Amino acid sequence: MNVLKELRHRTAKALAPLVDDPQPFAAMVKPAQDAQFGDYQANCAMPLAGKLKQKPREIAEQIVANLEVDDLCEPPEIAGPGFINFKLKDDWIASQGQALLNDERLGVEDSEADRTVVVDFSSPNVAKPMHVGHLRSTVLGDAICRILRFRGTQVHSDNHIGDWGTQFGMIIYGYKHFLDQSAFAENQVAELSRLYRLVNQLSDYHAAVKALPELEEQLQSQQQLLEAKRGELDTSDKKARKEIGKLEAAVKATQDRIESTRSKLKEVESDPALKALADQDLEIARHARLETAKLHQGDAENTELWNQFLPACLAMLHQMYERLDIHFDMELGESFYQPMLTDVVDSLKQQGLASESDGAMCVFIEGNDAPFLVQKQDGAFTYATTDLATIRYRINELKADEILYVVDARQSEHFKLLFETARQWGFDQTEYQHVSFGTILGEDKRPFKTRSGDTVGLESLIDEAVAQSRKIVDEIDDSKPDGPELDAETRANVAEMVGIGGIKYADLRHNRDSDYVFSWDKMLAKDGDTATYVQYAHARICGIFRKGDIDRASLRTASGSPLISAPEERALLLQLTRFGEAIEAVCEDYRPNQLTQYLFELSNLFSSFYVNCIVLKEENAELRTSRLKLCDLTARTLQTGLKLLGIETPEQM
RNA sequence: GCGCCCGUAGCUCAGCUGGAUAGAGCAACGGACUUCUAAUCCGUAGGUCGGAGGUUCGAAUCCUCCCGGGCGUGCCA
Repeated sequence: MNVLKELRHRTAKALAPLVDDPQPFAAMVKPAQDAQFGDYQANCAMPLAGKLKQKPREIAEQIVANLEVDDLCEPPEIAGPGFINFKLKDDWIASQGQALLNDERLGVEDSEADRTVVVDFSSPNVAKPMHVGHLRSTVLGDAICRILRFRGTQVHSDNHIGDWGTQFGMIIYGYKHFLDQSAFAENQVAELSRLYRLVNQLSDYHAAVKALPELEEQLQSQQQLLEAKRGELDTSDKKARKEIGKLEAAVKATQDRIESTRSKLKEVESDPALKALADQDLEIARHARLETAKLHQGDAENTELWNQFLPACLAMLHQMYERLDIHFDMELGESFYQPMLTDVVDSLKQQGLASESDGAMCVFIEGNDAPFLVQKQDGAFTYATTDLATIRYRINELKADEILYVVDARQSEHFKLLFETARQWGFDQTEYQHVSFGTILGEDKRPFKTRSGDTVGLESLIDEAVAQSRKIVDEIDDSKPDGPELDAETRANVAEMVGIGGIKYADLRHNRDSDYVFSWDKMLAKDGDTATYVQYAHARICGIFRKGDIDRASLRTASGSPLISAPEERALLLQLTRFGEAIEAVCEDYRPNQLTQYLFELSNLFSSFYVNCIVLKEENAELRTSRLKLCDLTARTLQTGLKLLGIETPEQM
C-alpha cells in the first residue's frame, strides 16, 4: 500500500462535504517536513479558509472530525495556523512491513500495464567512440526505463543510433585511402575506429590551416575595437563597462580558439608521416562528404562497405553497453527511417504544413522565429525529417501513448518545434516529453574535458573509475582487523561494481535539469551521498546473513510482524514502507534523483539501526527474528532500488 | 537583437504545482571501535535563498524590473 496515496484518499473523503472538488486539496497531504510534526501533514486548511470564509483552524477541525484514519494513525493533531499532522501507529507500520516482506514488488503498485511508452536515449553515432557527452542520456534513460517497467508500464527502449551521417563517409574515405590490411584482418573495429579518427584529424587539420589567418585577423580587429572603446567610453558608466567586458570576453575566446587551432596544427606537423598524409589531399573533408553523398544516393560500392562496417561498429557500441549493463529493446537508427523521408516531406506538403523558403522546405510554427527545416536546399533531409518519420513509426507500429526523449537541454527548441509539428501533422493523441538534462562540467566549471582539452572517452572514464575504486578496495580489505577477506577476483568484481556504480549514481543523484561538476573524489568517496555508501549498507546486511547462516526465505514466512522496540526500528520500517512513494515521485517528472535520495536516506537509517540495534547477538529470539526481517527487507529494497538505477550490489566489500 | 536555463552554507547540491525555525553531503570542530565490516555512527558550528519591488494570512518557490553567469538562435545532429 502507498501510504501517501491512502492518506490523500482518506483526506479527500473528509473534504467531500466541504468542497466540490477535493482532489487538489487532498493533494496537499505530504510527508512531514520535520519529524517532530509526525509522519505526514495536510496543508489544505489554510488555502480553504479564503474559499470558505472561515478560520483555517475551524476548517482543520471539521476535516479532522470527518477523517476516518484510526486504523492507521494516532488521532490527527492540529498545529500552528491549521496544519493537520498525522502520526502512523506503530503496529500499523509493523503490519505494513510484514506485508512487504512477502511482496516481490516491495509495495510498488502495478498500475500501468495498458500504457506504452517509448524511451529514446543514448543515441550515439556509430564509428565515433562514445564520450562523456553520451553519459547522462544513457544512464538517465536506462534508469527511467527500468523504473517504468518495474511499475508495470509497457516500455520500448530505443537507441536511435546515428548510422547514416557524415562519419560514415569518413570511414569509407579512410578505408579507401589509408587501410592497414593486417590490422583490419586482426581487429576490424579497432582499425575502423583508427581510420575515423585519422580522417577526422586530417580534416580538422586543413580546417585549422584555413581558419588560423582568419582568426588572427579577427583577433586583431577585436583588439582594435576594444582599444577604441576603452578610449572613447566613460568607464564610470555601467553600460560602457559591460560593453567593454563583453569585448574582453570575445578577445579571450578568440585567443583560446587560436591556441587550440595551433595545437591541432602542431599535432599533425610534428609528425612527418601524418603531415605527409595530410598533404596528399587538401580537400579531404569535402571528399569524405562526397563519399557520404554517394552512400545516400545508393552507390553500390559504398553501400556494400556500409553493410560490411555497420555490424562491426554496432559491436563496438555493444561492448560498452554490456559493460554498463544497459540493453535496448530496439536499435532503429537513422538509416532505418531513410526510405520513409520522401514520403514524410510529401505528406507535410500535402497538408500544407511545409512550404518552400529560400530553396528549403520548412514548417513554420506560429510563435517561433526559426522554422522547422525538413529538407535542405540541396535536397538532403535533416534530422528533423528523420525525427518526424520516427514519431510516425512509433505511433503507428509501436502504438506509443507517450514518447520520451532523453536528450541534452540545448536541443529544447528542436523538440518544441518537433512536437508541435507532429501534433499539427495529426499525431496529437500522443504525449511527447523532452526529458532534458544539463551539462557535465569539469572542476573549472567549463564542460568536462581532459587536461589537454579533448573530450573524455567513455571507456577511459570507466577504466579510471574502476582503477580508482580497485585501489580503495585493496586498501580497505588489506587493513581489515582480522586480515583480508576478498580474493583477487572478488576484488576486481567489487571494483567494477563500485566504479561504474559511482559514475551512474553521481549522475543520477543530481536533478537532471542542473549542470553538475564532475569530481572523482566525490564520486568514489567513502563518505557521503554516493553509490558506495548505499552498496556498503547492503553489503553489511549480507554480512549479517552470512555470519549468522540465516535462511532468508524462511525468515519472510516466519510468524509475527516486526517489533518496534527502538526509535531506529520505527524510522527504518517507516522508510521501508515508502519505497512506492519514491518510485511514484520519480515517475511524476522522470527524476531518478528522487530515488537516489530515498536510497541514501534508507541507508543512513539502516546504519543508525545497525549501530544501535544488535541483530545476531540479540538474546530475545522474537526480537532477533524481527530485526533479521528488517535486515532482509532493507537489503532487498536497497538492491532493488539500486538495480532500478542500473547499479549492482556486491555482497561483500 | 530574440528565446531558454541558472544564481540557496566555504565547496558540491536538494528543495521550486507557495505553508511551520530553509535541508543534505563534503570540508571544519568535538565525541564513539574487547560488540554482526569504523567504506560507519552521534554531536557542534555554518545561510539577508543574487538584489529591489509586488501578489498573499504566508514567498527560496508565483509576477515585474535590475545585476551576474551559461546555452540556443534557418540549411550539423
